[in-house]
Amino acid sequence: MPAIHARRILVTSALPYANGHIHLGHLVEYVQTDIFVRFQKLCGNRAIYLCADDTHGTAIMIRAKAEGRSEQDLISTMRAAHLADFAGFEIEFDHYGSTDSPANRRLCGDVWQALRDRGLVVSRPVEQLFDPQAGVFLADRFVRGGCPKCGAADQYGDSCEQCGATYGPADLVQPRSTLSGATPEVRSAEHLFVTIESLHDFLATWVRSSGALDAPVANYLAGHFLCDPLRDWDVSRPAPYFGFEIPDAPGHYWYVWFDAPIGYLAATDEWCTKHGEAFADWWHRDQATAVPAEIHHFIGKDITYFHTLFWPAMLEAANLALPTKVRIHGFLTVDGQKMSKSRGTFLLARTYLAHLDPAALRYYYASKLSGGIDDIDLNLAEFAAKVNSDLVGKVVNLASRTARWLEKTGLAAVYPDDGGLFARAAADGAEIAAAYEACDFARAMRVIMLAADRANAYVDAEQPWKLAKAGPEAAGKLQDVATVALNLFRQLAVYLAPVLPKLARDTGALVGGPIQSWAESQTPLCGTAVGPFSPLMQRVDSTQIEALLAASRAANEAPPTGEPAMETPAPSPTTGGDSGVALAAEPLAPTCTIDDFAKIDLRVARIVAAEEVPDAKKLLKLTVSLGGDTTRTVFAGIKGFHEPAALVGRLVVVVANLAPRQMKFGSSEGMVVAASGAGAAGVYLLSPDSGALPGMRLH
RNA sequence: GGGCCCGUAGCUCAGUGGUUAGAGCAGGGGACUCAUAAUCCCUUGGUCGUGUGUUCGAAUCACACCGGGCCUACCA
Repeated sequence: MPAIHARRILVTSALPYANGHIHLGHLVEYVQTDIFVRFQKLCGNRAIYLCADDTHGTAIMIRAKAEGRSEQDLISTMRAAHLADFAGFEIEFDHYGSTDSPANRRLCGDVWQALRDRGLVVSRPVEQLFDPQAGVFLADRFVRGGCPKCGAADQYGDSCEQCGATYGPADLVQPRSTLSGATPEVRSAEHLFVTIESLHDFLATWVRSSGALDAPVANYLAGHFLCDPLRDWDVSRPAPYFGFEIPDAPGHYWYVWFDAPIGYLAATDEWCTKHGEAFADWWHRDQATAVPAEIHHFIGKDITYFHTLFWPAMLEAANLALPTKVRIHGFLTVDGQKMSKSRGTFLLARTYLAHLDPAALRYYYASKLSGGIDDIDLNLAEFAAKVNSDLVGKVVNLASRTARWLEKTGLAAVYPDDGGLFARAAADGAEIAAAYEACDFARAMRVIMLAADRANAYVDAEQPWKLAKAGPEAAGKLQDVATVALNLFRQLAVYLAPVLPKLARDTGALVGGPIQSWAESQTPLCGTAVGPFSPLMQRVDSTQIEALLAASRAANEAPPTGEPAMETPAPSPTTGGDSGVALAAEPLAPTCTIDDFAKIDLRVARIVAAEEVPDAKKLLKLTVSLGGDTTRTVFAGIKGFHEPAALVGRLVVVVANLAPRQMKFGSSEGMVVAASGAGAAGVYLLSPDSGALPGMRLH
């Protein structure tokens, strides 16, 4: 039950687009927001976490058409997938809406009418490329052609990736539509614009002095946009377009970026209806509530101006409440580089969940997020080390090493003298809370881990294992020591509850009941029963990471439903569009019978060791496991193409019944299957899909 | 082209004018054995990107340069 004067905090994350699955980059934001919301709730504040699918726009329309189904069908499928991914990562929305909802249509109309009433909407023609075959206007990214500056082929319609030149899509040499391949033509159409320059003074003041924006962002806006007259914002698209038709402009639709932020309002409205609350108490400026609502938007830095210029302008025009805080985060890189499909580092949420614990990623992100707009890097080796060291080695270990001594007796009736450890960590609570509030989760995690270090040192100094062996006369002391340790552990679990909800639940089940309040970190428990201990978290194993990367690579090489063909040159559907060089260089072997094939026993195997062979130019010495105790030593001609260390743990395919062959460096007891040949230099090991186990035969 | 951000130990980062620059991880040595090869103690390691300034004093302020990243509204 929230306190009377509890803060009322409306929190949003940016709406994920219904054209793609959730990946680990998206999750930086959702995890960050979820931690913030859970922290507020734990503190007794009234926080609601709202989000929705962003469903409109050309990309959705085109994709639905390509897949031969309705837009509604496409977006409802994607919505289910998004919700499953979020649930898997314990992202707990209070409401998850859709921009394609009746509430959103109505609210778009309201905001639109307000803009009209204030005379902020104007109309004028816009010249744009049109695909005569597909019958749609083409956004820049749907047009490709030669760069007008440097002549590089196959560039997007807005800028050249080779020379960096920027230009308009009409400037391209031999432009073509990526939708149909047709040559686009320039056509004129009426567009509706919002003249946000009329709100220039308001925006300049809001940006500078509302407190919603950090100084670097305010400076960026002041120096980049507010120093000149603001250009009119094009908010309509002519038919055909998937979205809401503008009531007073038939044949014209609101641009997706107009209705997307209004999705925040619609989600609020739907949540209010569900919970008997008043929309006005959250978004109107004159609220009848004792405490005014705060509005916190969490976004990525790429959509800054939408949320700091256009969005406040719309809210101002509609006389709605303005954001209290816009929290802007950076992008995610993986091992220091942009996520890459070919490297297998384009990691989807669902792929991650198939191999690793979501809590591990939540903690890792928390330890990296400091509230700024810097990019954060997912370093996979560090990820494993940090999770294992901090969570398993330090935090969970506290319970793991002491809980069992309390199973029969429960916690001591009186909290023992712990040398001030619990009080000290309780005092840390203020700093930890302040760090959570500021979204400086990295600082919070640092302080928490220092407390965990002190707790482990305490256990070491008290040596409870000796007390356990000392007999009945030491039983009281043993109970005291374990009581301290378990209380220190539970205190950490409270502090970590916003980040690790499952650990908090499991801790509550072990001792003391569900963790419901931040205040539980301030008072130790006494005389409470202690449940049977079971491992609270598993270590991250490097083979899991290898399997994740392998599965990711496989998923990206053969997309099951096909990512939309707009982002990459579309291969021909009949041949895949691949070159025939490799096949020509090594023609197919003579036909063999199924019996011939059956003689070759191909098995899945795991590489358990890989080492350089001194003096060998091409060979690596591999030890592969076929499961159980069966291993084979194989000399594979892959040196130079694979780092031995990176091979360990990965699954490969081996010819398991190949006659052993005596080589200069030893006997080779099989063959690791790999692709090679003309058309590409290199040797490419085969990996099975995730789920395959060493010893499985290929049929 | 213009603008912004970053550059501190092998790695990830803390530290925004004031004592011999810190933490975690990794590395080295030791202890312990309750615990998921977990834990504890000790320890190696830094011309704080380079240079020039401002100052009694600079990792911290200014300028320049080098290196990395990002942004540049009808792009999601």
